[in-house]
Amino acid sequence: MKIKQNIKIAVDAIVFGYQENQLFVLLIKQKYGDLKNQWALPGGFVKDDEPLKKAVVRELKEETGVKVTTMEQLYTFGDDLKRDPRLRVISVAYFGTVNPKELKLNAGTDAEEAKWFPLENIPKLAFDHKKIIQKAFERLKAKLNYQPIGFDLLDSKFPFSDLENLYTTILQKPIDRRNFRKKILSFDFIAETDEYRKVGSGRPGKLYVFKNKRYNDLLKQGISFEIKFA
Amino acid sequence: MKIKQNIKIAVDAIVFGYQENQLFVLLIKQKYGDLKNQWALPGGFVKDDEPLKKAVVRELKEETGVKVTTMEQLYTFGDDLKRDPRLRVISVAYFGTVNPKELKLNAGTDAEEAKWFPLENIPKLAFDHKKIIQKAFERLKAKLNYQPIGFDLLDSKFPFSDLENLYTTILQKPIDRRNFRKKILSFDFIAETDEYRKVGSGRPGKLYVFKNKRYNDLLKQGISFEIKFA
DNA sequence: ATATATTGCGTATATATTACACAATATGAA
DNA sequence: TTCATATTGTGTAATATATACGCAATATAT
Repeated sequence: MKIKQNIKIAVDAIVFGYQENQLFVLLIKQKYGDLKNQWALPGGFVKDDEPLKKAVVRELKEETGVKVTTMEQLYTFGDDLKRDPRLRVISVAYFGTVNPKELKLNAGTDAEEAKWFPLENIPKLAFDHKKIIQKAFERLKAKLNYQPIGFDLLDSKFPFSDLENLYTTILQKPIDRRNFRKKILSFDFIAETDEYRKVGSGRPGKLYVFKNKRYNDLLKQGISFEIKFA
Repeated sequence: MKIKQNIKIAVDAIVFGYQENQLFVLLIKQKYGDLKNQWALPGGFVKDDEPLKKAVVRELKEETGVKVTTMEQLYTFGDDLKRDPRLRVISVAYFGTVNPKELKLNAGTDAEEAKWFPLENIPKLAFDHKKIIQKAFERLKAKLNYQPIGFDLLDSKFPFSDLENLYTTILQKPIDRRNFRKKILSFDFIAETDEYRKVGSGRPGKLYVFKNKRYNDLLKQGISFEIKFA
């Protein structure tokens, strides 16, 4: 069976990190080709005998040194025929979240450099990658309404305010602290420890941990967050 | 720039129809090749100079005679290397909804036959198409929670019970009629007419129409349906 | 006329959301 | 050491939303 078709298929990875009240995106600087030295999302062509999911995990590892296995399919970009000016490429984008503290970047042999960029300050990117990041962020934001978040992004022990700041950062609006706390605690996916963390001045905050099982159950079954109290 | 990659890319269409308290899926019987006479989703290979969205619209037209332009990207199936036993094919699935009453099917030259099948009674399908339909139905179900539905599925004038039955059919559980009505009317996306429809016995129902602008606004901005009252 | 099917409709109760402010505990500077 | 400043921790009342629930009205079929 012969099909005449000259389209290539690639995967791209949007990895969000969170640190000090800011969201970051992992980017690489291209090493070869026409686009040398341009910043872009990690990604590359899919191998003939490789599932899409594995392709994106592999590319991430090769180009950034980051090992993330839980990547969610975001969208397939294939309407703009010239999104890659060199040839027709359809890209399946995946996104995921990590705690940058727990990783060290390593551009390896495939990229010139791998670096975290604040979402608010993304450089000029190759292809339609800016649009892809935009879409990924919208999805992340939408997910707050129906899934718990934080496990992959925060330290394993964290003050309550970290979780609160994560939400306000992503939602880009303030939240009533008392109502937020009440709501989160009612979901029962985090638990107090008896440790405290002091950060600069101010009363030290009690540290919390994620309740693993409950958190994962809620990921699957979904929650209804509905934060209107801005 | 030469990339060695031998993967083909296809699109598949899941079109849902609704009639008499049943959801239907549009299928075609293959005309050529190894899979001749097997039922499958409408779809086919993407042309080199064709956006994905156009490819799925074209294939639908060619294989079923149905002209649907609002197709939403569902998911890209590319993890199972042998989903097409003949060669590596990655399929981008799109789904949409139509009112079967307003269409006549026409298999054209590309398919042997095009036919509506009740979702509850899908025949053996080629490839992983059963899985794809399953995923599309889950998405449709999920969408009830955050978008209005019915405009594409129901007659332009419809009794309230049609909308109610559409919801119960998709959600596969009963709904309290009074609370449902209250909720729907509060969204303000349908309006009364002064016409009535009598169907067999029983009191005739007042006919409603969709408020176009409001409906579309709600599609974009989203609603919160949250039907717990089963 | 009577049985049967379907539509149309309101209220009381429970639950969830929202608005809102002050005391407790730490650090840093005078 | 005291005072200013920063941050955490907490409860209640008002309002809005969700839920449970049953009967009369209007048609057809016999």
